[in-house]
Amino acid sequence: MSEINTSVTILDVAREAGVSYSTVSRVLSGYNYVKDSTRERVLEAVERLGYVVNQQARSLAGGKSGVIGLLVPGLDNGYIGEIARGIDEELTKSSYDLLLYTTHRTSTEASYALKMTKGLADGVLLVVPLLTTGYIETLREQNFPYVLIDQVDPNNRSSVVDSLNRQGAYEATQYLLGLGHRRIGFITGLMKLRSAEERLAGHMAALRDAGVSVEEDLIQTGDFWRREGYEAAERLLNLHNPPTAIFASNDLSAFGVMEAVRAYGLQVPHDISVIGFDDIPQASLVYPRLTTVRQPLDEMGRIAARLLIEQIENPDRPIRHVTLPTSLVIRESCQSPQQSWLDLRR
Amino acid sequence: MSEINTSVTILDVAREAGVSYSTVSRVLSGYNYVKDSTRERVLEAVERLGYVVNQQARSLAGGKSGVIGLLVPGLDNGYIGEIARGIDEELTKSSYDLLLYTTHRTSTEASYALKMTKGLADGVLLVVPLLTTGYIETLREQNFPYVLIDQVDPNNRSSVVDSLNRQGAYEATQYLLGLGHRRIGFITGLMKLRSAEERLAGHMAALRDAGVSVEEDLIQTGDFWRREGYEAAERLLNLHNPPTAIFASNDLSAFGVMEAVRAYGLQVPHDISVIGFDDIPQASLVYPRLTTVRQPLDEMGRIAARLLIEQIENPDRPIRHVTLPTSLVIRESCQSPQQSWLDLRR
DNA sequence: AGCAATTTTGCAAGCGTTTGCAATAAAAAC
DNA sequence: GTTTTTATTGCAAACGCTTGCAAAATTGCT
Repeated sequence: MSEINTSVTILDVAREAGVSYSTVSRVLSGYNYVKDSTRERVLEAVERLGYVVNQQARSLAGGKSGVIGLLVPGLDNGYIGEIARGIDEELTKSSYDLLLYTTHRTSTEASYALKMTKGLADGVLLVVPLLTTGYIETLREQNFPYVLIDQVDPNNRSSVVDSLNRQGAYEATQYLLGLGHRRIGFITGLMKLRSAEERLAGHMAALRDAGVSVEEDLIQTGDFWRREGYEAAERLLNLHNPPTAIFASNDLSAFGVMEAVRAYGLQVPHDISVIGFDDIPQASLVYPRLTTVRQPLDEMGRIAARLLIEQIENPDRPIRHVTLPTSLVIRESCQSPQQSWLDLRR
Repeated sequence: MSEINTSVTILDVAREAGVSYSTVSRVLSGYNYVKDSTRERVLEAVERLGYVVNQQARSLAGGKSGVIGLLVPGLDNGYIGEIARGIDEELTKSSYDLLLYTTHRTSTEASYALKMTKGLADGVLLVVPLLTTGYIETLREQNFPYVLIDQVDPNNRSSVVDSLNRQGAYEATQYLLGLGHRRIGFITGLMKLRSAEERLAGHMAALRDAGVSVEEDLIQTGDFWRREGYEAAERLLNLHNPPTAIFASNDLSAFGVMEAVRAYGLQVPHDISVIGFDDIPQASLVYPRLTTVRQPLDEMGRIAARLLIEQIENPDRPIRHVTLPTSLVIRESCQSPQQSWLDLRR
């Protein structure tokens, strides 16, 4: 690193070390059949010249780019951030670089797939809630390594990392029931996503198993965003007979719920208990701190990255489906139902 | 996109269209001297074959990769997320891709610089609080396009996008003074960063201009992280004569402050007012919602990206320094000092 | 010392583009 | 109808590296 060099190539190093350029290449890519003394000489030359490999050329010639693509819907979401953090941590260990794509970029998601398969990345990690199936198909047909995160392949032919959504929701509802709640409002996620479906299913199952009848009004449609969480909560609060607890399908919408509750002059958890799903970092930041179902998002990212790398380095590895457990994180946003504010209101 | 092709190259397209491969290349890179009818024929062939350009090859040959590097300290921080979002939005428009590097990866930051200059990226955006100067120097010496975000070049020879830290802090303190506070605790940021310095300076200036004497105990050292915020707040609360308001150098530490205040059985803002800096998304999520100095983080990212692209496309553009205004966002975490809880305690 | 086996090295042929230069075709000017 | 000028196209040479193949050097055995 002593020189200001615009372009030291492998040839320069070869000359400096007095060997052929292919030998340099072999030293650099960790080939075994190189005499130790030669290797040393080359390494010294590399150091002296401040040589740095040109990735583009390397991947053009070698077919590997050392880059992994990450396709996400956007960055405005603690959820994605956590997953990305896990991925990044894992990639660091393996010295892969991370190429970030956000799908809001264009509507033609499929074009990304192609672009990535064309040399830019060696594999791709998909956190794309609104994944079109065709997209996955393209990837699979081209036999391009990829792993889905928190998203299922309808055909079950992809490697996937997700978590026990259904069970997590089941436990959350069970917890509320255990506190004595009987009228529990539920705000769904974006129902075209499997995770949203499963959370709803878990909730319903818990009610059913507890012999609590399901009231249709108590299930409100949301979309995993805060705003809808707010509005769905309003609808619940406006009910003739409002719930004593609200279970939002993710933390973000739970925040919206808390806001709505507050806007109605009520207190969490005193008047209404609120529970979320995900446990994004903000969950412990809000006040009262949110009780929620923890998905190990960073861990999911880490595992997905690991799976992908394995698949890249060993192409005929069979696909895998890893499902991580969720866990209930009890904080301060839930308590047993008090004398109803509704009663006071009367 | 009709074919399942593992490797349609420009040659295949050329054959299909009945032209030479260089003509195809020219059509694809938007060269002007191509007959319309030819262009059309080529485009059709591209479509028919599902051809996608190979970026690696393109950049090897053409020297441009269409990728911009983003170097950040980590992802665990709403602050970075906002900046990244702005950058991403801007890059989308220009069809650049984003390569993400986190510095926690290795301690040898400088090696990234080199790696990026070697073909992987056309330019780099740096949000690296702990920037070593040598790093910047390397980039500049190689004449590699880069822009610093919220970080100054001690030598003033880099393009920079930052915000009016000093003034923002000045206004925040002024606001607290205006509410009637006289004993204001201040928690610094990581003092080796310019922004931390400037915020402190702004605070002091406001006090001085208002004729309020500065008490050394009221200035506590922090590091921009929540934990230190908590601990610094504890130190302030333990003072013989505690402050009635606390100004934390960023939102994250303000959250720590709020937590500490609560741990002491006190209420924000009733017993103690808290004000932050940054206005990260979480600021409006906490309760009470945090009054803070807004830095237009996404806008900073956007502008930095724009500056960088301009520099890439026009290398001898002079460096620029853009400083964005901050603004006070008044929410609910501050109010006039009440009868002191201290008094009650006596 | 002689020969086979094994380790090291070098050469050359790509990898899929871009681009300068030269050739050809078309249009304009004389 | 020529000669210029301008618009189109093609060829070939990079870009910096990896890797198969073969030659050279070294080592181990007999």
